[in-house]
Amino acid sequence: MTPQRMAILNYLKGNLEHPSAEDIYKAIGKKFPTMSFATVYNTLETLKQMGQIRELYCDPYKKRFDPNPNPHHHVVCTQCQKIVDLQDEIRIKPPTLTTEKFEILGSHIEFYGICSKCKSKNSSSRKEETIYVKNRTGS
Amino acid sequence: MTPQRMAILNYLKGNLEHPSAEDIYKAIGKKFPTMSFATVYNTLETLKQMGQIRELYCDPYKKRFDPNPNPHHHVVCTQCQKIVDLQDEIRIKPPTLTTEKFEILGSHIEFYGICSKCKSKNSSSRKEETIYVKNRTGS
DNA sequence: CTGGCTGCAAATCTTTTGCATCCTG
DNA sequence: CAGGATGCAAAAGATTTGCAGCCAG
Repeated sequence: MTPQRMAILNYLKGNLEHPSAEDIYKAIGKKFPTMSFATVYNTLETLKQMGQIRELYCDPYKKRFDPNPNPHHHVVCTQCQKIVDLQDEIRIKPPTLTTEKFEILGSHIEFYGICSKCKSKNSSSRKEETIYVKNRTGS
Repeated sequence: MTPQRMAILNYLKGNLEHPSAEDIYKAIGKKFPTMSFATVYNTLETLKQMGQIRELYCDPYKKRFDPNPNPHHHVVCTQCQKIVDLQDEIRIKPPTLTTEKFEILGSHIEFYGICSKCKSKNSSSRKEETIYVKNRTGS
């Protein structure tokens, strides 16, 4: 456990934003200005292997990281890519695969929709054409 | 509807592999050797807008495309990224969001696990360390 | 002629890798 | 000293964009 790892883990733990690698890099960079992207990715990979964090794929633009490794589901805003944890216990039974035999190891439900912030943004840009946001660096 | 679009749509329709843009590019390239990646992405975007296909994010390495726009769920092999449709009707009720108010528009369940092919591959490489495959170009 | 579609190349963004260096024990 | 962790720069992979040319209406 190096200081950098502590910093990343601390940043993640309790964080509900499901940050991307870039978010983490930027946030930690304030405390460790010399830290490199490679270290962030290395550390995230290590933490993932250790089962401390989970990688999420529900943001089409980048991978996101969830500090809660326990199984739970998510709601995703398809406009701003905000990801919110679901505390609901949703019980689903494994699928009946007839042709394919999979060893099922887990499951993940993602609900998608529009968050309240984006919805109000939408209505404020009245009749204008919805702008298709492409550049996502700003996250 | 240009020939290129027809070709892409034809390739997708009935395809159960959930191909990536690259898969599509390569496959169509046999019939349209001059077609460019840009056209593939353009077309896929257009088809998506038209509601003819769906974009899947459950492959961590690249986006995958599903010719079936009707709501259904998937099983994903975490080793080879094979994606299989689920025909099971799974009814889940929308989550109870207390703090966040989302307008829920849909949901997607992904089961993940190991497909039979990968499982037999695993056992054949007996006690050896599992190789962590990084280069995914070959898909 | 106009607008949309194509093809090509270049750019962008995210993620990974190689390698030299640095610590820790 | 050895092994793992770091930092940096470069590479790789996926996707997007700019722009000129083409084609159908």
